[in-house]
Amino acid sequence: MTNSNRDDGPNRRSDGEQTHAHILDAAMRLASIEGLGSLTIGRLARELCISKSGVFAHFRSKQRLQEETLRAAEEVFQREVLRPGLDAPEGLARLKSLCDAYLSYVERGVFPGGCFLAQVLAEFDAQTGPLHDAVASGHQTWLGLMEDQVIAAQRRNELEPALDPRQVAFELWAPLELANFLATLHRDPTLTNWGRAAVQAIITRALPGT
Amino acid sequence: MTNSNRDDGPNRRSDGEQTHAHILDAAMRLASIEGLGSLTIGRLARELCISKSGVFAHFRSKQRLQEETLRAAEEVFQREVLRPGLDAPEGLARLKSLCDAYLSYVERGVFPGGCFLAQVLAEFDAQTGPLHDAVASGHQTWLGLMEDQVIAAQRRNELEPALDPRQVAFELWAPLELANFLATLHRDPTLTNWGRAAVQAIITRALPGT
DNA sequence: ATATAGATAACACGGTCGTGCTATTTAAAT
DNA sequence: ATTTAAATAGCACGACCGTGTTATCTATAT
Repeated sequence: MTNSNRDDGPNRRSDGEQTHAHILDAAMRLASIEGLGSLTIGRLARELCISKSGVFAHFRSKQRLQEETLRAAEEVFQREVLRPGLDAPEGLARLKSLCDAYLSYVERGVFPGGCFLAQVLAEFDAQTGPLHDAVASGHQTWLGLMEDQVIAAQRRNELEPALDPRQVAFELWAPLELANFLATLHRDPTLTNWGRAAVQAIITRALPGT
Repeated sequence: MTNSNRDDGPNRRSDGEQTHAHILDAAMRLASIEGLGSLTIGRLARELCISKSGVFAHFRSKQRLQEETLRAAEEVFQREVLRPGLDAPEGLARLKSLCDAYLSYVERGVFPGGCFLAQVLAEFDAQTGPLHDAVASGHQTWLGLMEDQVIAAQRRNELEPALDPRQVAFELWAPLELANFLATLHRDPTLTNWGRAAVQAIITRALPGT
């Protein structure tokens, strides 16, 4: 094995994969600020000192560039929010951990334009097409994950069992998202503390025995 | 006075004002779905069967078109949310009334792409320029208005006085905004009921004597 | 009746867009 | 050493962009 490729594929050169990743990196940075819709092949090329065709060849259409960028951003979300959040033990602890992980991810400015998922949610909620659908299903996953933790916490009697888990998940997600927007709007990462306080209040109210 | 113009200005014809309004109407419709950034003079012209120059002459730059569209949308928000919301007597009643007015405005589909303010908040939160600033100040007004009602309610002992009014306003706003996005994303106006339940829960928890 | 000025159209300009087609370079497979 | 194919550049095309300039039409002021 003299090269760095996967064993199964006859990859002749590895430059391509690297460039591909660099393009997606820049695309995520740009799109988190200005939206996936205003991504531009020419602009990415200029930014990366690659020819337009060099960029284009990696995706063969703008649509696929947008889709791959969204997919890459979802992987970042997985890595920066879900993975650390899911480290905590199942139940209430994991629920809180997920909220903290989200707020931390906003504070750290993982994307320069704030949470990518929130960005594309607002951008494509009223449109139709594959991007809308991808956003919708991505969101379902995230909300479902929160809901699962609420259910688990109820089963362990850490949260009031009479509450609708989906409703609780919704109420927790809302301040996270608004905190993301406000922190980005006012360029003040500490504004996420409003979200933190809100999450705390909601959980306190949802403790067993109300 | 044989014409229908204002007394002070020597407006020769009134067609212009009407066209201007029609253009802004279409611009709000389009921008609520696809964003202010993808507004296009040519597209508006096509949509309204007017020449490109005919549209352009009304604004003299794309920037001003965007600014006027945002301003027009804020007036719609004022008319459809603030005015009806402020009809209720000051205090807790008015606070609830504002939340209801917002959710109703989302349900009625006043803008085909959901709440315009939420749309532009997400679109311009991470950008710089006059549009960002206009969005930021518009938001401050709305949040400040909610906060004022919380303060008034506390003064009348309808809400727990120990709570931070701004924090309560934030917690109320969050589910409204998320409800807007979800209802739009899933094309289901009844999803606003999650927001309604959340508002109810937050207010219940904020009643005096906790 | 004529002059004025607002509303709109026609057209042109340079720029960028997405997307093809055709090289050229170069690392790996043979 | 030769072949092969991946990675990238160069160039061209038509479409649309924002924005000017100029002309036409028409309701009002005089």
